[in-house]
Amino acid sequence: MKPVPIKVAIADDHTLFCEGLKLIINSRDDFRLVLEARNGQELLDGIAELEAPPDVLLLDLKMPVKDGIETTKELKVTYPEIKILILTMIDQDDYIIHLLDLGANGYLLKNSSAEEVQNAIVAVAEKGFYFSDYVSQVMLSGLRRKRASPPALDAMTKVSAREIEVCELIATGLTTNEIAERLFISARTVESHRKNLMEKLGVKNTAGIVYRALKEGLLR
Amino acid sequence: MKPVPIKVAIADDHTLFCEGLKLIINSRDDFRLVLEARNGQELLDGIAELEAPPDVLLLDLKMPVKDGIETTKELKVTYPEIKILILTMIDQDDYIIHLLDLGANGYLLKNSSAEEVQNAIVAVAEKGFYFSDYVSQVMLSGLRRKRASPPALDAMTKVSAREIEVCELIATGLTTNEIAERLFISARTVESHRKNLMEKLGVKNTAGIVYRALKEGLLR
DNA sequence: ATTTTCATCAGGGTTTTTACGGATTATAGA
DNA sequence: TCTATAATCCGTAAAAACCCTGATGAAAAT
Repeated sequence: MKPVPIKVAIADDHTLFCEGLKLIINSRDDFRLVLEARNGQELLDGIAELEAPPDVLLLDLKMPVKDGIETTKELKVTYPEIKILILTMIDQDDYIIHLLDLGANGYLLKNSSAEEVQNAIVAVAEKGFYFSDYVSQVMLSGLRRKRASPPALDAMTKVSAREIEVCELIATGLTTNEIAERLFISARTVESHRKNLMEKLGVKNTAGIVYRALKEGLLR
Repeated sequence: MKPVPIKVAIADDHTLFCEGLKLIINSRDDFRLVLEARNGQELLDGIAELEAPPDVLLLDLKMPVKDGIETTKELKVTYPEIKILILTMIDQDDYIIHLLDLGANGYLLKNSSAEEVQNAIVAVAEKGFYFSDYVSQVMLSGLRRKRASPPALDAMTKVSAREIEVCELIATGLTTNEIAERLFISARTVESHRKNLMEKLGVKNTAGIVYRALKEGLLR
């Protein structure tokens, strides 16, 4: 049940940690370590020299020369098929969503158990993604944070349906007159709605309305 | 190892499906079904009559009278401690992120196995959240979709750093003169940047810039 | 029954944005 | 080196947005 081993690459400047990873990987004969780099640049160069690119890459977030974010961006262009598992400390929550956005396939805490690392590698290689419980939780709370802010609820409840309608058209880039025509109302009325929107959203111009509305989830 | 059973409530108008769920729940003695409703309103009324609210709620997304979204919103206000597992069909991807946003604790596909349902109930009761592989995948692709759109890359690559800087300030609601002061450049220059932004983002006014920029991920 | 909110409209005035059509420097890429 | 692009700047005039004030009927809430 191990015809083709999973080719794994590591990029981490933290030597001790790297050694640990190597042990974990070498302890299984369905994994094969094909590359080890101390920064993003070294990694990119290394991959270019391999006959076949790795299947899974364990990528440290903080590295000198070229960090995990930059490396992910570039790798996903040249080698989109490589699955990227980001290695991170607990205190780097903010990056998670951003990085998944960039094309990372999973997130792994640096204090994960050997077993969890192995599971993650297999999952990412086979299913194309891996989320630890912790990461799921962060994603969830990250999503919630956006709307949990006090102004959100206020705005949601106080802004009328008609105002949201106008708001949508404003965001689309229509001018007052165009909106008026489309809604069969006078331009004055549209101006009133806009004025009220500015008040309710606590901003002072149209750009602010659009920004706020999107932030508060009033618009999608 | 079963001192306190998990109190489960169901809200689903699909009778047959409901029966199946009941079987699954009753088959384990660490679960107890405390309420069964055919729509959101019936559920809310039912919960009010219970001595103690349920721990976990299996909530159908599509229901008459009051759907899953409305119900989730209201429940999270009055009973924030109830863990909500949304039941859904495969083709309702779009709601997932939106609902998690509203406070749902997990997502369950209606064609899940009995085992998966049980796992989900336990996970949600104990850890406060549950993501099936499928849902994780949707969340991931949902996140990616935002930046994967063709204009995104174009915009990202073509819009200069300075322009993004100006763009941020525009979104904040600053006027041209205020931006000029802040960046120590002439108002005319700011106008030029704005003009270029409009061109590059393919919009015709400031509101459009903000909308586009947020959509394309140029701004956060 | 009364109050509040919504959606509608308006006058009159100021400020900002937008459209049009340039120009100069500096720098990075082919 | 030549070229393209970024970043800076300007004039004029029209269009749109913004500010302040005030009004009306309908619907919803109290």
